[in-house]
Amino acid sequence: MNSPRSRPTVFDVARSAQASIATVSRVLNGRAVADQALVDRVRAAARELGYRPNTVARDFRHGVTRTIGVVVPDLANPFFPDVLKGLAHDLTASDHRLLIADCNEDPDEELRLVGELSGRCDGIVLCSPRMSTQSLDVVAGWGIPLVCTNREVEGLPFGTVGIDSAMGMRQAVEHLAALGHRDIGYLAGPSSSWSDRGRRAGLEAAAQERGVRVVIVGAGSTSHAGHVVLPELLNRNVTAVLAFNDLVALGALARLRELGLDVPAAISVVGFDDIPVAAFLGPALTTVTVPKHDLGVRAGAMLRQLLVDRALARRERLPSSLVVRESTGPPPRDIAT
Amino acid sequence: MNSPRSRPTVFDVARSAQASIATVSRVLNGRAVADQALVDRVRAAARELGYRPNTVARDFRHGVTRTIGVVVPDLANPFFPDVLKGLAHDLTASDHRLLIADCNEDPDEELRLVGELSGRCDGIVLCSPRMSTQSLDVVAGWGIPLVCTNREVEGLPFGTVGIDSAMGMRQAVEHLAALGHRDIGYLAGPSSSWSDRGRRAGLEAAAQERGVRVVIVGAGSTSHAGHVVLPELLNRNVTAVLAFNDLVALGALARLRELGLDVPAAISVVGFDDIPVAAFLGPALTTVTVPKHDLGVRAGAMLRQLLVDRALARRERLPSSLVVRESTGPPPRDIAT
DNA sequence: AGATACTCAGAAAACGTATTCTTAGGGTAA
DNA sequence: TTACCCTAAGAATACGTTTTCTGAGTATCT
Repeated sequence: MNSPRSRPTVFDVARSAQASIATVSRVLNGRAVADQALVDRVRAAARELGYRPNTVARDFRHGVTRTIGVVVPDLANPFFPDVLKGLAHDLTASDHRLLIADCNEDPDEELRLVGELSGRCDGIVLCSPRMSTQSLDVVAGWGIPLVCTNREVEGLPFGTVGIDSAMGMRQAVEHLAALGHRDIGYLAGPSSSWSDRGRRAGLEAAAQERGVRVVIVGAGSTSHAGHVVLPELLNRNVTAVLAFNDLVALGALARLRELGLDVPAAISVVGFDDIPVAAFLGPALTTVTVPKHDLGVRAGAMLRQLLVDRALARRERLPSSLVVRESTGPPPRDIAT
Repeated sequence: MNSPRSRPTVFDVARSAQASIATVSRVLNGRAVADQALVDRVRAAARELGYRPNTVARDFRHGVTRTIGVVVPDLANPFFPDVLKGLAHDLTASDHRLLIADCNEDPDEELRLVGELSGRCDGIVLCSPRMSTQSLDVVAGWGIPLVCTNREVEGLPFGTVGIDSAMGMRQAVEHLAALGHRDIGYLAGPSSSWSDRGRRAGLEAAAQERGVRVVIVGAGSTSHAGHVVLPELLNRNVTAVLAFNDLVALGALARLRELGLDVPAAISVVGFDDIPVAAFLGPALTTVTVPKHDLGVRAGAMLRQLLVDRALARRERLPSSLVVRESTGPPPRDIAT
């Protein structure tokens, strides 16, 4: 009755159980308390009052939240949920909670979110960070344990776990070249995306090796972008299209269908990421698959290491590989033939 | 040097600026401080030391976190990111942070997550909760402001914002009936889903009205489920398939393609939710569209009301409507004709 | 000119918890 | 039997912040 509406505290429980707050705390946290009757009294009082420990006060006292924050550029991209599930798998197993935030592909918002999360979390996972190198420097100054996925940073005490996208790109190019393609278009991702630079470099290296021409046009990371930009590529006489990711490929496929161009008879399409829907499309999408779940698991494991010793930051790289489905085939026979 | 590695506190700033901690706090929070030189000293000291206020301590002191937690059954379902973006839109505008958690369609995990979030947040949004009514009672006992989407609860002080799915279902049935369909199959969602019951009821009511037969088989909420279960429906002589959601429809479409059945010539397919990929499929999916973004915005607005007065809990319902694309058409002419 | 009101910044308290410190009591050993 | 040690639980403290309280100095009004 003393405090009409506010939550009961250890003090209330102590008073009700005729014990000290220290005893209440000890009982409720499983510390050794000798007198069984006392233990029972405290337990009963806590249950009676519906006592729930104040999480914020507890975290404050401990100086630790057992919570990990993760920032993704766009939750609507089906790539990330798989990574998140991997992360959750690893982190909840070690009694950590997972807090997810979406920055909408906005580098400033991303920095802001990291700032806020860093105050409430013990560590942070940055998925495919879009922010500038300067911003990453700022974040490093905050000294919070952090691991980046899909981006390697130089000279910063961050763990990184990335994808060897050149590997998959090489396989894609070789697959297309073997089918007879000599002119490949690339629908590039957001300029702020580190992944895009890696994929593009891998593509160009493999293309040069196999003597195939590559035409690059800027698209983005969404189906809409792929849908809008695809025609630019058609004007450049390519017989196959590689997309920055599956979403972009999906948009390209839709546009090709509207244009009456059959895939793969008239033109081949290759995606990247192997998002869950890719296999269900018609035609099923040939794409580069990456170990998304593992990516999350590895990021979680690395972050846990960083939690015990900040100096353990390492860089890791996971493989990628082409999975051939129905959206690729030989180029159409030249009309002049 | 006193504290070698730990973060600087107001105390450090005060000492460095030769001011009191009260003054430091006032300056840093924009409270009135008269002496400009003092203000400058404090600001300079804070910048110099790289002082960042301890968020947990601040939240503890305030008893408020300005943070909203949201639990979704499955982030991999493209329905939810749209809702989340609506929520974020509303909530960040009112200076609230958004914390997202994924319970993997597990009702127990869902309850657990709500318990954890409730300790760190001022309010919670439960998206399409899968937990039992008893569990909801437990949550109600915790007394945290909460709003449910896609589920209406009786006698609990929760706000709810749902979808009038009967509306869309009626339109879907009428559309199919007008095309000549008399036998419709329904790929039902998870049994724990309140939405499924609503959609099923709407479907059955509309079907009875229009004199069409409806066959129900249990599927789930994933493409995989739709892919696996679809054949069961084919044995029951239906000419059109309604799916619990677009993901299930996607799986059904893939299975039909494998079976060599043309959509919509041989069979029609209708989804639910209108997830972003639906429009990009081949054939583009006829589906029931729901105002996902609005759903999030309304949930956010309602929760903000609850934050100021717990008694303001209201129930709201948003419309749904059919969007006709390419996956529906007249039933095939009877072979016997 | 004197007293009162007001302003400004420092001192101190409070939030709820976990834990260290303290004290009282009992048991054991010399 | 006394002294010492150990145990068990209560008292007190600290975590970092915000805010109320307080006291001193200045200005204003009569």
